[in-house]
Amino acid sequence: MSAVRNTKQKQLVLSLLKNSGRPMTAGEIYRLAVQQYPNIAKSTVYRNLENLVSRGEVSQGMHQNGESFYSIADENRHLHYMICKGCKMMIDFPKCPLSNVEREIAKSSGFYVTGHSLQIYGYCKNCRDKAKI
Amino acid sequence: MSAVRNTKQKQLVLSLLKNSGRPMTAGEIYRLAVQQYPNIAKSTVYRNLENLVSRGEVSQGMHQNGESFYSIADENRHLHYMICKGCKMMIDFPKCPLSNVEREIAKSSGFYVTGHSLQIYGYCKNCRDKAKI
DNA sequence: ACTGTTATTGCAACTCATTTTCAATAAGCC
DNA sequence: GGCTTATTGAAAATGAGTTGCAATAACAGT
Ligand SMILES: [Mn+2]
Ligand SMILES: [Mn+2]
Ligand SMILES: [Zn+2]
Ligand SMILES: [Zn+2]
Repeated sequence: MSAVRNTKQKQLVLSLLKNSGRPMTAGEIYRLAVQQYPNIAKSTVYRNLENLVSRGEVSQGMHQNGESFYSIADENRHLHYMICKGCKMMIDFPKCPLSNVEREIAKSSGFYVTGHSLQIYGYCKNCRDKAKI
Repeated sequence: MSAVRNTKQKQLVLSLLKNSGRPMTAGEIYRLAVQQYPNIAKSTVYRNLENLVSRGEVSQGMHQNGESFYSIADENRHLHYMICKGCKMMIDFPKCPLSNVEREIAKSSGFYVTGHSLQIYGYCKNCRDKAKI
């Protein structure tokens, strides 16, 4: 029962994500991966990301256009992002304002909460200065 | 300058959304629309939804798979949903816990907040009973 | 009601992220 | 090294959403 194999491709995907200090889409990861491992297939990148997400090593979010983004999961704090509509920069928003809220909901509605998705949109300081927003 | 025309198709999309007490995807709306107006085009549904969203009559959210859902906008309160992973039911979550949070962020980071996206996932009471979750 | 302008439509083709299929490959246990 | 099979590469398929364009119909002006 040799369940999981530690392939070059899996290591690469994980290391790209570790070295990039920011969340990346599967497409971005693939483009970087090809530079170091020219025959890697797009599907391989997707499969490994899916895998890493399901075992909790990587966390997944979604852009407004439906495209997923991925980042290394931090065990002892889950993050959300503020996303600038100008430059697309994603700024960590480390304190989750929903921990208590979830508990209240569970209590009052009988709904069993497993997780949530939250992102905040707007314009970063930089873009506001440039575009006078 | 006869900017906007009030077409049958637009009325239909809007009325389907009004009569359904729940958010629907473009696909669901299209399938219902065809029953009453057999030649309506999928693109027409999409175009009208886009239009209604941009003028604030309809609000738009996104499922975990990237598919958009739409519902009639309520002017004086914006809603979020708790979404059951079992039966896909979407339960209104009327009080937004982020109004204050947004202000704090703006103040502390210089980020100009234009909006946010929030949904809570889990299992409704019904599904918990059935599946013993 | 008739006419002309043009916003909107229907349809088909397209885009693009993601998934699937399947034969070929390579991890990792012996 | 040899065997088993998880994983891969390549290509095709999927599916939501978009786009180009000629035909249509809303509606303002008459
Ligand atoms: Mn959170
Ligand atoms: Mn809110
Ligand atoms: Zn910015
Ligand atoms: Zn349910």
